[in-house]
Amino acid sequence: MSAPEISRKDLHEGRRNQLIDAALSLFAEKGYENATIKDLAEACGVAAGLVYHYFESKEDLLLSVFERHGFAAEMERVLLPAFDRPASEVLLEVVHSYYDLLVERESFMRMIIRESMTNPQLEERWTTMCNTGVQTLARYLAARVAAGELRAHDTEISARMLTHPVVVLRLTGGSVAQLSSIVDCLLEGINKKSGQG
Amino acid sequence: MSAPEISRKDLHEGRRNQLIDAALSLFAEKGYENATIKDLAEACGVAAGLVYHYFESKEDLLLSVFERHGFAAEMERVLLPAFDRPASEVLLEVVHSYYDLLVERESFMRMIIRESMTNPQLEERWTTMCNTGVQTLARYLAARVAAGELRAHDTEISARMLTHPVVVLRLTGGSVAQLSSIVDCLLEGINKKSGQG
Amino acid sequence: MSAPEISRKDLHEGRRNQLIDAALSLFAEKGYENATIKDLAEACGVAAGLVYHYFESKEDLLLSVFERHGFAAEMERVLLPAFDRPASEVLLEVVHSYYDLLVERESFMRMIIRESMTNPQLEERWTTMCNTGVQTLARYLAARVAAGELRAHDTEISARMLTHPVVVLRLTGGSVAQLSSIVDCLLEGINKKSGQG
Amino acid sequence: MSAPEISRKDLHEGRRNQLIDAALSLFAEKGYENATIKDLAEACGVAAGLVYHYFESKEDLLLSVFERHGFAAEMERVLLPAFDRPASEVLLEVVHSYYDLLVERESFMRMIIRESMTNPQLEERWTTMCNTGVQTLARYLAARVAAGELRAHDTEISARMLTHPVVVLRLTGGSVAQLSSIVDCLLEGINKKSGQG
DNA sequence: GATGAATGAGCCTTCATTCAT
DNA sequence: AATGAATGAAGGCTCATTCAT
Repeated sequence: MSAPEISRKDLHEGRRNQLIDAALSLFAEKGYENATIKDLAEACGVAAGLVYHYFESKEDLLLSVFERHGFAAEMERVLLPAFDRPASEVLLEVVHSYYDLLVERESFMRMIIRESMTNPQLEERWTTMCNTGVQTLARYLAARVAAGELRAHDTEISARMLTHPVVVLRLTGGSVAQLSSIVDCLLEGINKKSGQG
Repeated sequence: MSAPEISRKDLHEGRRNQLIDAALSLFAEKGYENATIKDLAEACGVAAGLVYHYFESKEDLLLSVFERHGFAAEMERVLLPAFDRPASEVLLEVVHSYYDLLVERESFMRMIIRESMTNPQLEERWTTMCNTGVQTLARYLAARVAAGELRAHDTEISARMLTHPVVVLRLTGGSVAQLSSIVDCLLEGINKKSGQG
Repeated sequence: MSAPEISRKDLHEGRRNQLIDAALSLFAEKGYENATIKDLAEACGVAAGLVYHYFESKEDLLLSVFERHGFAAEMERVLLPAFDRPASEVLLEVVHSYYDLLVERESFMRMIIRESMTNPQLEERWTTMCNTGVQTLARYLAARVAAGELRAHDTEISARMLTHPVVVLRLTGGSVAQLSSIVDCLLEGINKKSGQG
Repeated sequence: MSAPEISRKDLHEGRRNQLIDAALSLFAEKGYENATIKDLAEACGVAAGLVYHYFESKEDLLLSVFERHGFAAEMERVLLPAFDRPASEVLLEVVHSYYDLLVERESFMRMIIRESMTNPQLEERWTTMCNTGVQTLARYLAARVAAGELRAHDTEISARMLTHPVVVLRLTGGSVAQLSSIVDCLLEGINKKSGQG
């Protein structure tokens, strides 16, 4: 019985990922500029110089964090329900899943928001990610309009009204309990004449 | 008749404000850590040492920027219409004014968002500012519920659904044209059965 | 009686020159790459950071050394005697003055030779300096040919034969006593038939 | 008949020499301090660590370059013609061969000149090499004096006047065409009265 | 008030060298 | 022999901050 084979490449990837993950934590917590390479090395129990075997520069490390922790795909998955399921049933699920995703990816969220304020490349990345999410959900809503469930309207906007409050809620410490009200407001509106309960 | 008197104190205030305003620009553009005191001094055409005649430290300068450029008051003004005016008439105005305010205060917005990701004190400030705004608008909406115009609902959430998409729209390059759809969606909802002519 | 006035600009220049001079010493002794900014600062009794108030970078410092210690002008002065003085009388003086100049500027010589092996810009500078010197002396020799003192010949080459051995003599530890033989050989040649005792 | 045997020792020598030759190139081009072991390894297509199987340290590598590429012997061969051949016939050959040798060994020349400015041991090596060359040629010239071809004079100096301008010519981009003038000047002198038809 | 020289801590990065595999 | 991960000591450079003038 031989020991489980771990290839050199795997070891390399392993350490590299360890560094990236630790970098994400540090960058989110202290900010990119305030997190030092020494911090990172210590967090990983290695010498500072080693970081430069894996990344060309601190900025390259930052980009690698984005490469590894970007979650555009997960976001699209979460925001695109089956077209034949009714919105009344599905939207609450979507909003909750979205919220949970943001909780899970909080470090990344905080990091990208911070850096996108300053770095035009990252700003575009973040904008694209947001807009892609919005348009994904809008596509589903449009399908529900076509299916005759929802009235004709600007579905991109309704997608924004579902997703953006969730993001800000997360960042400004609002409670999860409010998520269902969001869906309700959006579906039913707040005008009395259109009311039903 | 003597020349208009400019007191020593006014001169002091003038220069101080000049420094603060330049600091806001720099902090918003490059980020607090990447903006140097020398940058600031150059932007104002003075020597670096002079900054320390007006502020105890760079951090003190940052706080002074918040002191001078915080716009909680303007936000409350914008988000609190007269209770007796109908939402159907007022909300579009509110959303537009809010959007315009964000445009006018863009530098400050970007700065506080960035710094609040990292600095707990500023995070609380930013959270409070957001929540105060939300609650101000919620108070108006509650008044309209009481007035019988709107149906009973969680007005804090509807306030979020009006304001948060506006913020994110601003930051991710959405167009102003979409503002009216926001109000419409919120008032009428998107359900077909709740009909809207 | 007031104290002697020393302007701020003079103080600046003074310190700047002190740094440049110390840098020349260090660069000549240890080589540019082996001389550290800390070395330099210590040699001048200041903090390392101060160097960067006077020079943008270590390379800028190197260039400043060249600016200040280049001696093309002195070299031309030394190598250009009055056209009407006979070579037989003047060349030994020239060679000695040239040798003395090289002794006085030894640090600079060693530095530029070393750096020109590696840095194309400096190589050109050094080449130009050499060639200018050669051509200056060649011009004088040509005047002596025209004056009928010397035979018609390639005066650039004879200028090289006077100056280059002096340089190498300096660098490889030859003795000053040999300088007069150089002049003699050049004037008289070494062929017996042209000999004169 | 077995295939040609290549001993382990030969393989070792082969790789060692490959490393040394690549090191010479790098040291000449970028300078010892600016050439990294990694540069060297890459140039040879091996891992950085391997260099230390062949050399104890970077300095040992430098010394090995001198061991392998020193050309004192070639220089002596080039600078020592048969004593019975007349200088008038031989010197131009010598100067050309010497020039060609310097062209062939340019990398080494540039390297040793550079390093000798800084490293006393190498300086001595370089000085010795120069002086040995000078004395070798001087010995031949002395033989020609004894043979009655040349007048009695300081032959070390005339050897310098033949060799040093050639070196500097090489380094400062002079043309080969000037070599014959050197010999002519030295043989005949430049004084008109010593006439030469 | 205003200047700018001076400090000193600390950061990113490089690199010769070692060593387990 | 060969690899490349890992180390650790510097080195160049930046910058908030102080202080004499």
